[in-house]
Amino acid sequence: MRRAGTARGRARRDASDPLEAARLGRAFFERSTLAVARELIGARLVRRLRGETLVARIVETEAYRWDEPACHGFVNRERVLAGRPPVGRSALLFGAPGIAYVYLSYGVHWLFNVVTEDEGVGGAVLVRAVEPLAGLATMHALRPAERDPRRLGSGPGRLTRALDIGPRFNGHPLASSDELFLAASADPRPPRIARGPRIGIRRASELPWRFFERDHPSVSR
DNA sequence: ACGAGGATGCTCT
DNA sequence: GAGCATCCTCGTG
Repeated sequence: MRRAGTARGRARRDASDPLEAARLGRAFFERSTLAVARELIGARLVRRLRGETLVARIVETEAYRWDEPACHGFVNRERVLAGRPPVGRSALLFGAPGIAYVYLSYGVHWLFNVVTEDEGVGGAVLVRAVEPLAGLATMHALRPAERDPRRLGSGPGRLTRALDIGPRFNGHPLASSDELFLAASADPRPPRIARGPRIGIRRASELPWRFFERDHPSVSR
């Protein structure tokens, strides 16, 4: 079903829209990366695409901070310690919180992160897995090889494909965007959160900076 | 200018 | 469970 363009336009950025009312603003992301990573479990990732609203519940995240070597921002460590501005791809991690950081992994997969911490402090949360809540047919069309709907977003590269999140979202302002933003959970019950070491990294693999919803079928392997 | 090494997923055995 | 696809970033020369 399609709604009239005017009605759709009014619904956007309207406080009566429950997703908009639950939107997470800059203040949410302007905190310690570990707190944001933990509290994003259960939150919703919202993607408005060609008039349709795709919604997915975040069930797995990882924290990355400039002062540990698994973080892309680590390459700027010496510059930042010397009081010089960060450069290159990871400079964005040291910028305003609430900005999307999207980069290509292994030449194939786009990975979606949210920048955290005060400006000048490099940090981001990688969203590793989501459970689809709305728009499943479109997500399936974007990942036609996947048969199990619970696994449409069960990996960092999978969820970006299912939600059509690509390189044009790098630097995107999630606190003010209609196309892509985060919203607080609709479920008042707190999720059962577990934590452990991050996946697929070589350095700093001892840090338990991965958070996930316990026993959830959409968590990555 | 160049090469090594990834915050992975898919397709086979 | 192994191999591959595929390309950007960064460090080195």
